[in-house]
Amino acid sequence: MVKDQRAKNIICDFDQEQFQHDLIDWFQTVQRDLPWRKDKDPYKVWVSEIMLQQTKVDTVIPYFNRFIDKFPTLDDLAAADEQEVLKAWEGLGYYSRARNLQNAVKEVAAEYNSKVPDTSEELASLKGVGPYTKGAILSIAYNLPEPAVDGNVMRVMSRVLLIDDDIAKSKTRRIFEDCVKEVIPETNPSDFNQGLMELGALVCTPTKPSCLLCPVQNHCRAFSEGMQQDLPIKTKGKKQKSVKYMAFLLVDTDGNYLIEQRPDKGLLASLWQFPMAPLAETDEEHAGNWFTQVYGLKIDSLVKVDTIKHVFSHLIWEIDVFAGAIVSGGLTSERAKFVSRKELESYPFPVSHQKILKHID
DNA sequence: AAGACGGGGGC
DNA sequence: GCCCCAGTCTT
Repeated sequence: MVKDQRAKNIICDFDQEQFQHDLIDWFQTVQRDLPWRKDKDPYKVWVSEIMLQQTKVDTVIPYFNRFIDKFPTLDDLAAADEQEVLKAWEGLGYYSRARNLQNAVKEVAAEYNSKVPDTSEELASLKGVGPYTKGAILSIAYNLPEPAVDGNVMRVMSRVLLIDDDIAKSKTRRIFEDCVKEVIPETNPSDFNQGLMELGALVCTPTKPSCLLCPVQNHCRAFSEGMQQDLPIKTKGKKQKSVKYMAFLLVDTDGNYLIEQRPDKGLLASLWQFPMAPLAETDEEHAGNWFTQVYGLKIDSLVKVDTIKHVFSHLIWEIDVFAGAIVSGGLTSERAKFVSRKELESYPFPVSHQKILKHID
């Protein structure tokens, strides 16, 4: 390995112009026909890049199409109701992306005459726009030679240049940005950056990379040394903690269901859910009392209808779902309310509670 | 620098 | 079950 070499020195040995040409030529030939590639509207590029954070292309495509259908322009999104934006994001995860995006879009509408900024400083000041997204917008929408280093780019370049820095470390991204800054061509930074990412997605994959089909195989030090399977270096994360809940699927005498809005900050912020009791606070025996204390309502005939295990990136929910009926009392919780089966459809629910919702029909 | 923040899919 | 994915924000 090249532990003691600086990335910069490695790049000096590297045929940058031929690499650029081979990569761009390949990208222009085989690139996928993706909805956000139909035009270079900076707003659409922006939306796509936010959705694509930590999310696969195949997952994003239907969300992107629906989202642009609903909010065709930056001003449409700026004027939208936040709950409507969250509903459009429902199931995509990392919901702060949606909130930050709309926040930033409002900023652009108000301060930049609804035109997405084309400078590094202005973009970086927007909520939810970090080093990657900033570079992606500048290069893809404005064709400016800025690095856009994501997981794909780190994987590809770690192999091409045999870089063994730990890509799980936050500082490592800068090493790859320095690499890309040196290699990115002034003439076509858009196709170059997209080519790096497309290559990472289609050829230079995490496991079993298709090196025999690779357009830059000739430039790849990992391939020439048979190291492609060992790069990039990435240390492992920690295991998730498990948290147990009881969830309540409750109907009142009018056939309406009790739901509540989650806090405005933290996990699944502002989304809606069926009431849940942490089993750290109560147990199945005392669930009725716990519920009455928190919501001011008495319930009857609780029956366990399901057990749900839902895995997040940093924790696991284990939910025992109980169905029952409200028999008396007045609702005391500010963020809870009763809604009809039909009205339920318009509220954004996390996937874990969409599983609970299935027990209604 | 490390943890919070979703969900789906590959093997 | 573990790993990965077109990352960013907070602490």
